Amino acid sequence: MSPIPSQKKADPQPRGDAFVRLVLEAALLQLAEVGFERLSIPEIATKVGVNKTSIYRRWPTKTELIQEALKDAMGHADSLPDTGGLRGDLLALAETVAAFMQSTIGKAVVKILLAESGNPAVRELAQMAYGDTAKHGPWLILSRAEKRGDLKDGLEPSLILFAIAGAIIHRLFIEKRESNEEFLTQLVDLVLSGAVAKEPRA
Amino acid sequence: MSPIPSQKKADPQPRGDAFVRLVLEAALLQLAEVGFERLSIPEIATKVGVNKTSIYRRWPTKTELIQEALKDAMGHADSLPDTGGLRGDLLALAETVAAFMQSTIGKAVVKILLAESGNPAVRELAQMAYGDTAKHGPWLILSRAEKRGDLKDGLEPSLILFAIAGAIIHRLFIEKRESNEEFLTQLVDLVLSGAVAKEPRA
DNA sequence: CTTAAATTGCAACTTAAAGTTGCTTTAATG
DNA sequence: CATTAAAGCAACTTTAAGTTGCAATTTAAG
Repeated sequence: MSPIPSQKKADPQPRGDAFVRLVLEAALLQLAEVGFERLSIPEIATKVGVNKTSIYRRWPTKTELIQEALKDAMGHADSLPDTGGLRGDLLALAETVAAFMQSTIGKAVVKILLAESGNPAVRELAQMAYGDTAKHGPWLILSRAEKRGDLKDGLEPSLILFAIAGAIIHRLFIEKRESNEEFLTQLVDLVLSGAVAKEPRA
Repeated sequence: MSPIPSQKKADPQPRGDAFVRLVLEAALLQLAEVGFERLSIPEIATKVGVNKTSIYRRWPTKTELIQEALKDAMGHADSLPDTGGLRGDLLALAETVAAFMQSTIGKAVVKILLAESGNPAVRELAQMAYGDTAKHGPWLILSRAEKRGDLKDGLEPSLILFAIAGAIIHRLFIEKRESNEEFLTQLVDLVLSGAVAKEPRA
């Protein structure tokens, strides 16, 4: 009897860059789904179809893995278009913010910011990523509007951002609904011209 | 040799109701601080100065403990005052919402709603608690305003709540700042009469 | 005051998941 | 095809959660 050794070839596993990309992607997804606390390296390994030791050797801790995943994912923010008018600008702003919140990295980042009392290093990174697309762009728009004199005197521009971003977050993370065009339009119009039926006489 | 057994009396431990109250309080606090995921029964036991087995025997699972802690803590919402005008009503609304978000149960509830992909039973309870003070009251105010014709035609009243509650959440959970009177006033005025410098001619 | 029942404490245990290590196997490179 | 770096694999350690049996203490009842 020829004792053919069962040379079962293991599936060719991704190496180098491919490996890294796969793991980082999966990590970010996991982060967006379950948050930092619940995120488990062995679990990511299983999902990617990779051995956990391979992950541990590249990233000794969860924190380092997440840091790289975040850095890797944050593309630099597109600059928002100057639509000429405040309403158009605010719509662009709202759309950008909503798109960010609904993206994988956005959800991941917001979950870290919202829930984590934990790791300062991770939190800092999340703040950077958040600021990158959900603040810098918006603030450009708002300071532009302020300079044009489009905003009411004494109105803190950041308040506009808070109200818009806040409503989007409320809808997405509390009500668990995504923002559609109609919602964003109504929201912008509310913030823009208010809720009251008639303007009080000037 | 008289082998006097070391009859060291243990500190008298709280029993019955006192015990329950202590544990539920600590559980809610922990929940508000670190969220459901990180919450650990052994840790709570240590904080209260009680043995973990005593907790496990009353509440077999974390879920059951949290459920009772939430039920125990949710006092029924005070009905909001009818201040006569929309601005006063909205201010009262904003203050109620902010106070809730900043309370222990409020933080606990919001963290569950925001972060938990997890336990449906817990999530449901949190939604109840949230609705109780952060929705029913507000909706009364808003439907009142709508009936009075104070709101713009076609304006979805819930949008006002989303914008106000959203901004408060954004400030508290992302910027990590509490809301003060000035912030709430400006916020209400923004939502009420808009951001634009001058009204477009009607 | 004495006794019985219930409650808590305590220590030792089991379980489950994370993380580590030594060694083998596979893939890339020249 | 030979050398080397990277990944796989299995067995192990560690840590925290959750369990159990039993002793000690409180409470209530006669």
